[in-house]
Amino acid sequence: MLKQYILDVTENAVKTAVAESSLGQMKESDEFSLKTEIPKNEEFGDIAINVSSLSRYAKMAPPQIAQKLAEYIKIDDCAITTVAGFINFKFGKTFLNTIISDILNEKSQYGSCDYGQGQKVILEYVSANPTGPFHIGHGRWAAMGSALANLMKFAGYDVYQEFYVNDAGNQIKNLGRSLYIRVMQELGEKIDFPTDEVERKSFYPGEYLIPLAKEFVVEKKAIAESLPKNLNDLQTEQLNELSSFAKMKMLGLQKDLLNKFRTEFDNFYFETDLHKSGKVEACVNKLKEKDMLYEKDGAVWFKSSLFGDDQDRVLRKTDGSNTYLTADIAYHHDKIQRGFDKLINIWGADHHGYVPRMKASIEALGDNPDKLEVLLGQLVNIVLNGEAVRMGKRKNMVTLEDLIDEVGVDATRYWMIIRSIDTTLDFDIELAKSKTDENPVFYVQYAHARACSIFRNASSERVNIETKEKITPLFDKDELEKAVLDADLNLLWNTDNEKSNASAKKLILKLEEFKSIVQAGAKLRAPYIVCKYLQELAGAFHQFYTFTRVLTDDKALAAARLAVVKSVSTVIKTALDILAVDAPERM
RNA sequence: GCGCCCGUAGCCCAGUUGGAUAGAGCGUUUGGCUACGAACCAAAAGGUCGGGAGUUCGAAUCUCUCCGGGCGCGCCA
Repeated sequence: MLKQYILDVTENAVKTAVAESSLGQMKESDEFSLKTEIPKNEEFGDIAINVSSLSRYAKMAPPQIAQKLAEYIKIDDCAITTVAGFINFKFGKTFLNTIISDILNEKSQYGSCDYGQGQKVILEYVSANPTGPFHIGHGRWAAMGSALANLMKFAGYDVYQEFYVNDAGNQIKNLGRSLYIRVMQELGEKIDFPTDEVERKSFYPGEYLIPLAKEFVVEKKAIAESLPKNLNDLQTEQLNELSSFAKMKMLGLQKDLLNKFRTEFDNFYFETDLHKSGKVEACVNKLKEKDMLYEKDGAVWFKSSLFGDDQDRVLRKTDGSNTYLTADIAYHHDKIQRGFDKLINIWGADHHGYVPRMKASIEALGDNPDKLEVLLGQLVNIVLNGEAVRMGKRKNMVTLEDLIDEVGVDATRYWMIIRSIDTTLDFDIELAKSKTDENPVFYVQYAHARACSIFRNASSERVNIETKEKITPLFDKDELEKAVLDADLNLLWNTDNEKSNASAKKLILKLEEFKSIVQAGAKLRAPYIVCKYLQELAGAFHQFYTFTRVLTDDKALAAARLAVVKSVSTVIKTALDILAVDAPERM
């Protein structure tokens, strides 16, 4: 990575200068850290380091420090100048050529690194209840989670993706009772959901259960026909049948949709398995042994306030059943037991109050609470015709499937990832659908298609529209790849066209930046950085294209420029793959 | 009331550990296609970084406070 290289060289220069007492009063024990940046003014250079932060140790003015340090820095083919407190580095063609040849050689691996050092990460996201279709918010977690997983894998983490299925508790009973009503309706009974608002809350009156009821009547005919006319007469066994049928069908639908949305989990972890295996009970006992529990008002409480939570939390209710938290504590404990070093969860911001008690449980069980990292995602608003449609109101609820069908998988994924997780996302349906330059996903895909097109044209027959004359292909199909790989990249810089040179240099440095983007994105758990980068890269390429004719009659020169074009399509493809957005060769 | 997130150009947003004159895109105005995709490019205009105070050589960034918006504060899951 160029940035890192420049940093290393400069830091060594500081150490040498200090050892030779050339940096004023700065001592070897003084801890410093430097940072590279891209100069605002291109004339200054390609990369700059601000040394002002050293002035507090050296007791020298920043410009003097920069000048002094510059004397200690020698890099082949790199011009070093100082302006004010900055050391500026300007790369020569050898550096740039190496970037291109690296990309051509490393291909789809270019940009990957060992930053994560194989750290075992379990990334849990979506984890929706199997009681209904996904809403748009789930789409944001699905897109972000899968993109983050891809990104972190690319950066050298060992990522395991898991979906926690909340298939225990009252909600599943409610689901079964709701299916009962739909089944009876299917059988011609005059029965309906309660109209009373409070009673209605313990049902799922959405129409999505109707198709499931139809299936139930066919697949579980005997049971369906044995059902009582009155909900209150429903036997526990019958309810269980209905519940588990609805649950598995819903989960199946959810899995299908995740698949369609290019979100692949390594595992679906069932809450009921946690109970059946005795892990919940074991975990409660463990907390008890550590004296983290007490009884009050007939319930069992966890002393979470000892670890920073606002108050203690109930684990076992007065009716003897466990709270959701109890199972969740056991679940996270189990993640640690399974050997994961890092537990990353993506939760909706509405669950943020839940974080302290979760961390408290990890600490109470004797582990480092920092192993758990919760990414709180702000919610999604749908913007339709310039107006925000409020989520949460059932009537306006748009399902993720509706959105994907309307907008397409590519645009939906891109727009779900494009904003930092900390910002409320306004998802503008019309904008996401538009195939114009207003829509970044098309801007980026277009750049890729354009690069592919140039490459195709290099070895295919075309016809001049004006003269109808055939244009002979520059390269034979079989020689093209080799010609590009063997191209003399020095030819790139033999032109007098300053705009072409400048845009080529900018483009190539942008390609190199991909390495930094992968690291930064993985480190900050922020896939949106990749979107931002892609837009910048696409822009740099469009600019290069405008100023530089790639397919010139000079074959050697064309090969060199094609090498750049190939590098661009390679990096765009890799970055889009991380986002699981398609990189079309034609549009 | 307490907690978390947000407030940056007309609009939507970047701004990585505090550093050069606060940046892209859209929109607006102007200019650019008889060779590779104009679904593109170039240029211009546009800002008290919500207000105020503090820390610092230096603050959009850190601290405090106020204002505005979103979300949460269950023996629900």
